Amino acid sequence: MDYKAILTQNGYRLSQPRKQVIELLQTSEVALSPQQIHQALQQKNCELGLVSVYRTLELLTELGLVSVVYDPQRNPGYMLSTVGHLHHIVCQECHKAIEFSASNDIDQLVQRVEQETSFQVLDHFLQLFGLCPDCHQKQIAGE
Amino acid sequence: MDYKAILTQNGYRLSQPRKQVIELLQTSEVALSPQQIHQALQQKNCELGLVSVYRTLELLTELGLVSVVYDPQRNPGYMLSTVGHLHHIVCQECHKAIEFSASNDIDQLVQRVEQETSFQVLDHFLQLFGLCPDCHQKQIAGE
DNA sequence: CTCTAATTGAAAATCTTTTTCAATAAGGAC
DNA sequence: GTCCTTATTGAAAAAGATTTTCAATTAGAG
Ligand SMILES: [Mn+2]
Ligand SMILES: [Mn+2]
Ligand SMILES: [Zn+2]
Ligand SMILES: [Zn+2]
Repeated sequence: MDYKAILTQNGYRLSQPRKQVIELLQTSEVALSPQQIHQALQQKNCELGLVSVYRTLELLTELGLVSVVYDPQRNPGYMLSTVGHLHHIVCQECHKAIEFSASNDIDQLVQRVEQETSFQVLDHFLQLFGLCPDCHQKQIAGE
Repeated sequence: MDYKAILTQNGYRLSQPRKQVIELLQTSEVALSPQQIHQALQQKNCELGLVSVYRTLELLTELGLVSVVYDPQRNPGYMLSTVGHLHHIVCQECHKAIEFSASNDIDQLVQRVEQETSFQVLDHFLQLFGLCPDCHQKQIAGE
């Protein structure tokens, strides 16, 4: 995903903090909190303020480059997102998250709920929780 | 819903703060934040600490009497819940929220995602957003 | 290379939530 | 109803998270 192009096309500069946050997120299979991102970058000797992490995440979310993914205790974290509207399934053990699409199934549900409730449905939030293949295996092996 | 019975059956007392929070939530069509609950009760001359609001909400959530419902900006709020596993649809204008059930539709989706991702799905979070009948009408009238 | 405006970072301000602990009150026993 | 025990409360402090401010820095256009 060409984040550089997306930033410049929208009139934003590719600053060091932005580059560093994005490159860190590219290596992470789990959603990270602002603090986790800040700490991880400190340890890699990237000097940047926590404030910039917040600002960068806000911008990237706005641009659709980053999605908010909740951990099993419902704490929000941030992950790079591929383009388009997707949902996440999160491992309750290791917090690894991957995307899935659900348009068709959701459309059907939305139509039914609109009839039942008389609400007009415009948006939705869906996330699944469970065990990733690795953690599932470990659980079977352990018991 | 007999919250009094549920509290005592689980060994909890029916204290004034608990009674006041529950009775306030019974009158609200929108999910309220701890601060909103505190302020609303202050104005009704119920003297109780914000700390007790937090503690009460935590307990009631644990007992399943209260659900967390997110507003359109994803700020969490609290609402009384009817028994059983239900989801909420929230009005983007007035934040009014009502419950709906989705078991069948979700089961189907879960099965597909399990096949596609090899994750084992154990839990899910789903919320819809849109316009309640009133706000939908107003929008049509206004334009 | 120069210049300028966007961006950053340190500090302070602002919120939100949790912890502590002495005072209070709910509810069972009598 | 009164007494007693202990769960519960509230004020204050601590801890944590996020936002605001503003002077210093730097990305990128010219
Ligand atoms: Mn969707
Ligand atoms: Mn469900
Ligand atoms: Zn896992
Ligand atoms: Zn509405």
